[in-house]
Amino acid sequence: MRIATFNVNGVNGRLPVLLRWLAETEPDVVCLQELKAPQGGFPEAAIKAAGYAAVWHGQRSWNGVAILARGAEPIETRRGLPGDDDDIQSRYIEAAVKGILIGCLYLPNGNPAPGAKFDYKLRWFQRLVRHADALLAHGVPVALVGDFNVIPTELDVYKPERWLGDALFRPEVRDAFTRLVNRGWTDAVRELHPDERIYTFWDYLRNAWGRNAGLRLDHLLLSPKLAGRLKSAGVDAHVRGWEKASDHAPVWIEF
DNA sequence: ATGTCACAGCAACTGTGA
Repeated sequence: MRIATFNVNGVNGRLPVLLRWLAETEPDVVCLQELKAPQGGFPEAAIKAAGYAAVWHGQRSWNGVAILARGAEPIETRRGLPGDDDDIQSRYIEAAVKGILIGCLYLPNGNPAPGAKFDYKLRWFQRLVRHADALLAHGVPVALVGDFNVIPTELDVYKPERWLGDALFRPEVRDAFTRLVNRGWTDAVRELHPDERIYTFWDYLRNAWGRNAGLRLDHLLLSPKLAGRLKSAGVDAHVRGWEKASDHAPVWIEF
């Protein structure tokens, strides 16, 4: 069983990249972020033809999240985080797939910081922590998966000093991530590779991919039951080198 | 600041967010 997450940066603009990667790696469950497509603009037919059923929460221009399952129908359990009825951004969708509850999230970027966008990020994070607590309380196997827009530690960034003031790396955000994980979650990739420099994102600017100037932003957090079944984890970094690539690479775990 | 990408609105290019 393989679960993957991929910030596609435009599900229609990147459709050839997405389909090529799906055919190559055949993950069982896929969480997508940054669809950048309205609800009616999701390429459902092409994804179905690739063997995947999907639930998604679209939004025009920005955001948008989806959960894909190979040979199974994801049963949607929630769209949108609780705690703010005025938040209309499509950043969270949740579904049950093959006995696992999957929360697919796209945490706000938060730049520029400080400012209104950073405040929104911190509020969204607090809502996520509360909801994550509720999920753990159910006692079922849960994975919280997606683009957290958080560089957790200095090991997750090519040049830490350059990112100190950035909304991806500011102390408040790193603390929030650590607090979330410490409530009972396992950062799957870091658990299996405690000392490795691992990146999942390379900026389009300044030849970041060519210089391997990367960040680790995409994470898979596992509830205790699921963490005990973890066998392997990695990043499909080569996908970042393809034509018309997203600025993120897919990240995956295996049970 | 740098300088790359997708998408919206609109029909060439600028604005926005990342």
